[in-house]
Amino acid sequence: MGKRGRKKGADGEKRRSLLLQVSAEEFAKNGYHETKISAIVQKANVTQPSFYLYFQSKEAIFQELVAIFQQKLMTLVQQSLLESGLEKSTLEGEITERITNILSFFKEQPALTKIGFYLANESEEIKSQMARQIEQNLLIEQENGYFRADINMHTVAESLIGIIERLTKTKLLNGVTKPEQLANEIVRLLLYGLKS
Amino acid sequence: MGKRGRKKGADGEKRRSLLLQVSAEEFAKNGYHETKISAIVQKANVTQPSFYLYFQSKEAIFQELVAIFQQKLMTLVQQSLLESGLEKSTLEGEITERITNILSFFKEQPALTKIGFYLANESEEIKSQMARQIEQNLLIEQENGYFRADINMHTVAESLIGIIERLTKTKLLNGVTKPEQLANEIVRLLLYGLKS
Amino acid sequence: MGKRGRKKGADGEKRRSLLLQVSAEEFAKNGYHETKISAIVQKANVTQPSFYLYFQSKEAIFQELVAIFQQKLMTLVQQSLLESGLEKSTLEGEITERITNILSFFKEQPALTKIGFYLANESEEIKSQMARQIEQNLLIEQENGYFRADINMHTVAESLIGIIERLTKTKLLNGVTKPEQLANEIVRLLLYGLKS
Amino acid sequence: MGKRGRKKGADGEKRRSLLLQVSAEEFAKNGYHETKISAIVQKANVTQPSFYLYFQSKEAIFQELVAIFQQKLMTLVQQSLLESGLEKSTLEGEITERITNILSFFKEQPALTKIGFYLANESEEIKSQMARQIEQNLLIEQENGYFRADINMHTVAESLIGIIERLTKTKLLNGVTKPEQLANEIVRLLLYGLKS
DNA sequence: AATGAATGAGAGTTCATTCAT
DNA sequence: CATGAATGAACTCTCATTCAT
Repeated sequence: MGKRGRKKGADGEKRRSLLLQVSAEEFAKNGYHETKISAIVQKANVTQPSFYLYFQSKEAIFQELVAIFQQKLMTLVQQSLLESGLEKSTLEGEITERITNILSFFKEQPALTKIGFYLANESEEIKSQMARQIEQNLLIEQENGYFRADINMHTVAESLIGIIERLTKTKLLNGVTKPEQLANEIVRLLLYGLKS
Repeated sequence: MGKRGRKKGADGEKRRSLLLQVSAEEFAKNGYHETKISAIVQKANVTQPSFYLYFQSKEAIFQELVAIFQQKLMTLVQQSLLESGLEKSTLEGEITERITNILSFFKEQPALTKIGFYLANESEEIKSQMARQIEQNLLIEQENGYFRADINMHTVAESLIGIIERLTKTKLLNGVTKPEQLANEIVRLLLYGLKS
Repeated sequence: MGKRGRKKGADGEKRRSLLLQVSAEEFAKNGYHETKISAIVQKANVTQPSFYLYFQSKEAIFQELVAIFQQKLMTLVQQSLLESGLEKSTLEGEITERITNILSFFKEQPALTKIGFYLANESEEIKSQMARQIEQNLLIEQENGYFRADINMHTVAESLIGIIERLTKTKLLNGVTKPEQLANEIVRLLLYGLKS
Repeated sequence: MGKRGRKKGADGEKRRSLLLQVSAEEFAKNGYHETKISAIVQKANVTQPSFYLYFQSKEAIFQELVAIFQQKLMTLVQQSLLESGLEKSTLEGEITERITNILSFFKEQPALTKIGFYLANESEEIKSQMARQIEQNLLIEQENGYFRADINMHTVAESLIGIIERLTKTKLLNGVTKPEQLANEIVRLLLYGLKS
């Protein structure tokens, strides 16, 4: 096989993931419609027909990115929640740690996060799914008496998502605040409230 | 004058606002790019060149909708915040009322809200602006001793926006919860926290 | 007849000629296609349907302007040429005067000139017509022995048109040179040539 | 490879230059605004998007044609003028030759000439540029005593352009007169004048 | 496998011209 | 007669996608 020959597996995979990465960045920066296939392939140094060798369509590659995000996020959330020992005397610390995990993931994957959490049509569903899982956990701990009984845990879960959503955009992704610090602030606010 | 007769002067204004309304709905439903002028004019029973009689471009009508939302929202927020007498013993009641106002506005203007709060590029700026105003008020009440001193009011303001943003989508606009009820839940959570 | 009534003849004529004037300026400044009816009526403070009361179409008003120019120019040229006494000992002076007349007309009617001499499809025909007339006169004077016999008078006539055409644009209409002065230079060049 | 087969690399260039040529003809025949992209591509047997593969816009291809004309003309004029030895006893012959060159170029490139010399907004600038160069040369020869001292060379240069401009349209491009013959007439007229 | 080149399908926009009042 | 409002008919341009080699 001469120099010009391309090995199938290796090179193909490399190209594929390069395209995924580049397109993630472009979608994150410009949104779905404002991102042109021509721009993606140019940045990836690939021809346009090559793109279609790896992905069926623009829609398809976008969906794949969304799926990757969703997958990783769900795994993370589930792990985070399921390992819940509840043993620790410091409930606050535990919760903070879990949120830190999630925020850290967002910070490490800013492009994917923008796509899956903000841009995609499925973002709503993803957040709802996440909210549901959080709600489950909150309910358990509510039953255990850790939380007030007169409070709607669905609202709390959705509120937490809202807070995370907003602070991720305004304080995390732009580097203003670190995951831990942010998690801390969130948890303290939600646990103890504002009232002096 | 039969059905087909057209009244004179006011007709233009009527059509203009009809187009505004229809396009608000379409943009809200499908987003900017997926909304075609052809669809708007069809729904409004108007020919395509007529559209350009009233608006310079697709971008222009969208921006006008954003501006209307921003305008109304800011007016509402400012009124709501500036009238702050703080006299009432029931701080909680006051805050709840203000948030109710905002949520009611969202509920009455679901299309505008989707556009200005979620779809527009300026949404971020609009929310930031709103957050800044809320922060101002929170700081005053913090100085007055109503709120804990060890809490970052910028984070609180942004969190409140996040909560509103999320619950508006998941509970308000789809009619699941009423403004007052929602405001109540939000305020109670933020004031007293989860901790039992 | 109340204040709002419009007398037919007087006002109508005024409007018509206002439209002619304004459109002449616009056509001269921007060319045919870049001139919009909407711009003309705006400048003339007239509504668009009113325009069509006085002129059948955009093409029609343009043609009318061309016709006016052609008419005036032809009259001028004919007068100029026909009165030719040839008596005067100063042939040069005579010719200079005639050309001055034409250039003066151009200078007084810059907009019409641009339209009829440069912009219109008929410009070619107009110039040819003018050239033909000039040629006639040149031939007579050639026969009379005033001009060299070995020269093609058709070429001379067209050359004169070319010179006038160009110098009108580059020196006359922008005010760089006065009609008389320009006519002088032209005549001296054409009569005596460059050769020292 | 049958008739329908497409060769590889060079094909693009071929199409590009075909489009250039066809559009030159169309622009020359109908002017800028009356020339539709749809007509160009039809004549070139190409789809409309293909056009945009090679040119950014209608304006762009037109400008490219203008630039080509300007480029070629300037090269020609400069070469023509710079080689000026002035040695030849026959100044007349030299000048005639130069003008013949230019007219020959016009005759060989009638479409480009119409575009660059008559249609483009830049035509004025192109002619002025050409006039300036001619003026330079005339001035030198005037200083050398070949030409009368009491004559404004700027006017002469512009007049020459005017003559060329006009005779090119009326005698050259329509095949009535050959470049050499025309140059001859022009030079004789300009050198020796009409006066018998 | 890879690519230069091509295109179907459609979008937004413009403007001369004309109703309907 | 005047006018606010409307529109038919085009036109330029874009882009995801796919041939043909």
